[in-house]
Amino acid sequence: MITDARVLQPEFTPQEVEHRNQEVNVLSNALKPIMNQEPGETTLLLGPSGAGKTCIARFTTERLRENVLDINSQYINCWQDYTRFRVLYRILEGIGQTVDIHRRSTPKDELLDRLCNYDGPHYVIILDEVDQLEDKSVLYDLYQMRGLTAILITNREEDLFSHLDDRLTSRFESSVRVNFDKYHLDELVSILEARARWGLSERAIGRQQLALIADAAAGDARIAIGILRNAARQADQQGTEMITTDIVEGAVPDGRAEVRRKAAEKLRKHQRVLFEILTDEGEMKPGELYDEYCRRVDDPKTKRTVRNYLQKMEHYRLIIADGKKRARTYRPRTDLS
DNA sequence: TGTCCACTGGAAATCCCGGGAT
DNA sequence: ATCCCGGGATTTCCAGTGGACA
Repeated sequence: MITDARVLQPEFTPQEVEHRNQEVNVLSNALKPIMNQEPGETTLLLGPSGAGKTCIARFTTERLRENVLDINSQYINCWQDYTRFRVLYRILEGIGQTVDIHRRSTPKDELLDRLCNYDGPHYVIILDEVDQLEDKSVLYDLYQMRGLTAILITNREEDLFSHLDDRLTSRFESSVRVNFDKYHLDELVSILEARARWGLSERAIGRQQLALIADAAAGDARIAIGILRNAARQADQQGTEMITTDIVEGAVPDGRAEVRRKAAEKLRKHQRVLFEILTDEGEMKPGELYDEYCRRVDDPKTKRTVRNYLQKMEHYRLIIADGKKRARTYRPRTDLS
């Protein structure tokens, strides 16, 4: 059934992309100066999750590499590397300069010094989920580095700019923007078709079943591919050669639950307790939530810390915060699209 | 309309931990 | 073994805000 599991993985970057020619062209043009040894333009990729932003950033960078003899590139997900230190570290890692870095011997400004003195081949970095950075000052650092072009990815422009100071905001105002929309149903179907062709045995799944997956994914390619992956896995386990409608229907909730489970796995004990309370109780006011939290753990954190946790969980799309100030309530997220 | 105050979120202080230095 | 340092996590402090209610 599954002939090549890689193409069903979320991080797989295909050789050809579909339905995103316009976006690829804009990004390619922004990077074009690199072909003449000049810095490319800073680019912002905006749009909902699963719209192909990460994929197109990687694809275009890869294509640039094929056209330019010598270029370095690095992909950094700010969800995982959310501090200034870690981002700088990753950037150095991309040019193999981290061997002798230790906290004691190399204060973080030395990381920056080293990057500023970098004079190797042109360097393209992709900062994914850049709104998740806790210390946005690293973006300012990027501007001080020569021979470096940044591609920034975020869901909504406001998420990024609301926490930037004026100095940074004005720098970004001139950057190139590329807006991504959700995929249409037929676009998703053809994306799935391609993945099925590359990764599954022939006639493993019919067009009708692919359409069913595309419909359930509601424009999100990541979810669509996740459902396909789950369906193929289940068919494998059952020993059948065809992914039937029944199997797809069984795989839909799993495909969605997987996204949620992955996020929930990242939660630590106290955050998990908060999440469980909201799952048990439904919508709650902040005060009630905190009281219940104190009852369930023996070493409660302060209210302020709990607010930070809740904020983070909202970013993870695990919970929803409604209302402002006094009228705020928290509830678990159930739709997950 | 005005006052009250539960709540938010920024900033700064402080705690805590790991790892090099002595 | 102990000290010291930097960085992340947490706490402390507090100004600001907008519903609730008279």
